[in-house]
Amino acid sequence: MISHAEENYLKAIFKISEKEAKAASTNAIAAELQTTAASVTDMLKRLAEKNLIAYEKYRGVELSGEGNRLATALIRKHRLWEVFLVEKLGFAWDEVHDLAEQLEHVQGDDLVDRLDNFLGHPKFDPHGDPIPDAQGRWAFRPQSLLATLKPGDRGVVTGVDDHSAAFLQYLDQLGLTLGAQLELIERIPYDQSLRIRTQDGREITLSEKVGHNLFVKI
Amino acid sequence: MISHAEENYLKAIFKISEKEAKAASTNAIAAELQTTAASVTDMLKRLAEKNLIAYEKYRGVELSGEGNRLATALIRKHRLWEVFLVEKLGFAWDEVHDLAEQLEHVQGDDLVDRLDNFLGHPKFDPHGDPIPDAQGRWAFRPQSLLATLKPGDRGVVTGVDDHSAAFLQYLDQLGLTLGAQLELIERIPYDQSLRIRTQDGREITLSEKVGHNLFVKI
DNA sequence: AATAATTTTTAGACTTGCCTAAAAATATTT
DNA sequence: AAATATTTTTAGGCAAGTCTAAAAATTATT
Ligand SMILES: [Mn+2]
Ligand SMILES: [Mn+2]
Ligand SMILES: [Mn+2]
Ligand SMILES: [Mn+2]
Repeated sequence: MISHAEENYLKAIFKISEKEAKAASTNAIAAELQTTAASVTDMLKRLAEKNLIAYEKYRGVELSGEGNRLATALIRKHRLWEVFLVEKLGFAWDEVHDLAEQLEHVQGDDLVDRLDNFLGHPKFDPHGDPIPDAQGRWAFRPQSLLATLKPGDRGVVTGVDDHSAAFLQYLDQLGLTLGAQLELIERIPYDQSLRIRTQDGREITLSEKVGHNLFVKI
Repeated sequence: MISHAEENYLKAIFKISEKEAKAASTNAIAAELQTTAASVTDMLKRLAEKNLIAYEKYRGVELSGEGNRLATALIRKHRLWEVFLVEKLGFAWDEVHDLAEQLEHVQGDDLVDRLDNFLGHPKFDPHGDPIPDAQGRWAFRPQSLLATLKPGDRGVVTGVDDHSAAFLQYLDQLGLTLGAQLELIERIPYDQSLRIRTQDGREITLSEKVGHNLFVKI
């Protein structure tokens, strides 16, 4: 059996490895889980003992095959519950993460697969993140950071890199939710601000920071 | 804050008090939660400290106002999730209890009320048990144990007292699910067995035990 | 290469929740 | 009322998971 805490560590290691493409460090894991390096070391020993990670002292960790399988299943559950909360219960996309963080730990034979079926096998969650299927396969969808567009390029909002409520609410306010169309008018040389035109013809200026946290499909 | 374990104790005390109408004993709580009397005593001290129960050594416990409120909210969550699992995900009524046992602990502002709304404000769960509303008010529906009917009485199945999978599956097999109509033909004097006629004209003999675990509305 | 800075691990302690065995209190029987 | 049986509490201990402070290892700088 695997505890909630262990599951959370596996997911954290998965996410770090996804970005960094090298062994996850103790400090990175501590930051991701908002805990201390000492607690992380304790847990890494336990996870290594269970063969869920490959752990070398001072060298960071990588998930084992089984660890990877478990982390993927957890992410699948998390994202499916987020879809449920938004599509069926009417929550906003900035309200669902903490609830999904709890729901992902519910254990049950075909609960996830039945949920998946009920939701119509969604491929992406409310933040545009891909949902692995029952076999752990990931959907792929080409997308670029808004910051990489060139003036004149048109795109559709497909996801976010920053998942904070503050950012998501700001996007709501701007009308830049998933599926929103936009066109890059120009990039201001002084501070890399981005002037864009929205579907309904409004012109908006976005900071460089926004440009680096918003994904669009060209 | 209140832990999962504490919530489970409050619910257990509520259920015992509901049946017995007097202070719940340490042993009764231990039996309900399948734990030891010593563990129960430990927890009762903690709950008393938090003013969730009135606890007198050797005299059993009763829920405080706040304890009652929390236990009611927990039962509401448990039963609403059971409705979701059966109505929306297509689980059988004998498969949902353990899942609801986990889902009831998910904490979130209006999660329960949104779920309630999504489900259309059901008043009873898949086992016929009443679901308290957001204010903690219980629906009442008059019903009698099948064993109390007299020959010639007709009734509709409205609930079960025994919630075990074995009993629920047996009822499925007999076609005696919620809403099924039946008529008591006779009670066998020798062993109090009950001969009944179902909607579709079948004659079935049920043990005294079944008669004491099946609720019907006359 | 030596020193300084940073990262990681160890040591020791705390909380929650559980357990078994023994002692104390209460209830039942004789 | 005394003896016996049952229930409940206490005592002591264990595992998971967390923390702070200190030690050890690694990395960066001079
Ligand atoms: Mn999330
Ligand atoms: Mn998400
Ligand atoms: Mn149940
Ligand atoms: Mn139920």
